Amino acid sequence: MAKASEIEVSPEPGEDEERIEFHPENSTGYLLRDTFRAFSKVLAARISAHGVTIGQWYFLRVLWEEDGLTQRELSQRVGMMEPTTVTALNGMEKRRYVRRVRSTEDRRKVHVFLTKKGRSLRNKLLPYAIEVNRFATEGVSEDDLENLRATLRHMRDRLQAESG
Amino acid sequence: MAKASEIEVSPEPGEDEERIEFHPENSTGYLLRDTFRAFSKVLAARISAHGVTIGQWYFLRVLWEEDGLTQRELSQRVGMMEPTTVTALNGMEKRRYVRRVRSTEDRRKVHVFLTKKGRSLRNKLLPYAIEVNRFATEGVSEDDLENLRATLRHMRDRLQAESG
DNA sequence: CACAAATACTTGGAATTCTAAGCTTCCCGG
DNA sequence: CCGGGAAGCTTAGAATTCCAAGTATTTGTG
Repeated sequence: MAKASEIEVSPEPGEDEERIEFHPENSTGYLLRDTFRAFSKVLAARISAHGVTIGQWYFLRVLWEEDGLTQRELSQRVGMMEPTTVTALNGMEKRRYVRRVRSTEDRRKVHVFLTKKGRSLRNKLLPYAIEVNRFATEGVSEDDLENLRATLRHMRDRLQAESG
Repeated sequence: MAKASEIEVSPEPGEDEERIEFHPENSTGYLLRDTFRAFSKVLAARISAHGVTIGQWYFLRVLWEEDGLTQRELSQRVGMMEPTTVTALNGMEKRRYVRRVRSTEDRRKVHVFLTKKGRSLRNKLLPYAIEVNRFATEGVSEDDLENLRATLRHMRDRLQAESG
């Protein structure tokens, strides 16, 4: 490693090179990242007390509404790639939240069913999500909140279309 | 694995047990997640063409504004834990975007300096971030956008205070 | 019907991030 | 000035996620 004294000072950009400005505090992308990370951390802390990881949470949320999906369908609903679903289901199967059942009609397919244990988590855990949402948005007017959601949906749809 | 026909059907919840409703499309947390993920994916695709990963991006963004920070300071600015910074810097050092320089005043500290190469990435890459932000928010009024940012800052601050 | 292509899942390997624990180096109280 | 604790970085190991490639099964075409 070089010594501090040997390091040259950053030169000022040449006069012909304009310095672009773009501050994180005004970047929607940065605000999105930081807010999502903070949100995720708080929710993860709440549900981990019940033995559910944040990775499993997303899959449970889908299965609570639509039990018995195939792994591919589940992946699409959750918005993750299939290997991610395999990993998550391995953990959830080990903890006995779900069971995998090979389809008798098409033996390539595997249906994912909640166990009684997995199903019973719904009314325990969903209130945490509601609570964290409510906590985060406390002090925000209903109008501003509806505006936030509508704008996020708009951005999400544009970006998802862009990336395929 | 059990056969499909052996699986019991999910029982309806007992009459005393209310079914809580909370739909992802109306959950601020879910919208945040999906929008962030879509955003991140589009930006990552843009900058990867220049050999920069999304993990390195966050560190570069800070260093472009404040060169020579110690690793701890850098971690705090970026909002990541120190081992994450170590991993990111290992990659960035290998690609010669940064140099680590042990402090001569306090030999525990390591200052991180951009190389010429790392510095030159700024004006190449920052436009992508601006472009993706602009693309994502196209069709959103300036008022709505300012409202979005203000609400995100509010949520972020509340959530960060909650999780410590 | 044979077999190539498509479909569905799994495995292997990498990137990003974290917590816990380890190693140096520095500072402070006696 | 010495010894314990604090400060700063690194290593180890785990969780989440991805892409690429592999295996098993089904479908469709000649």
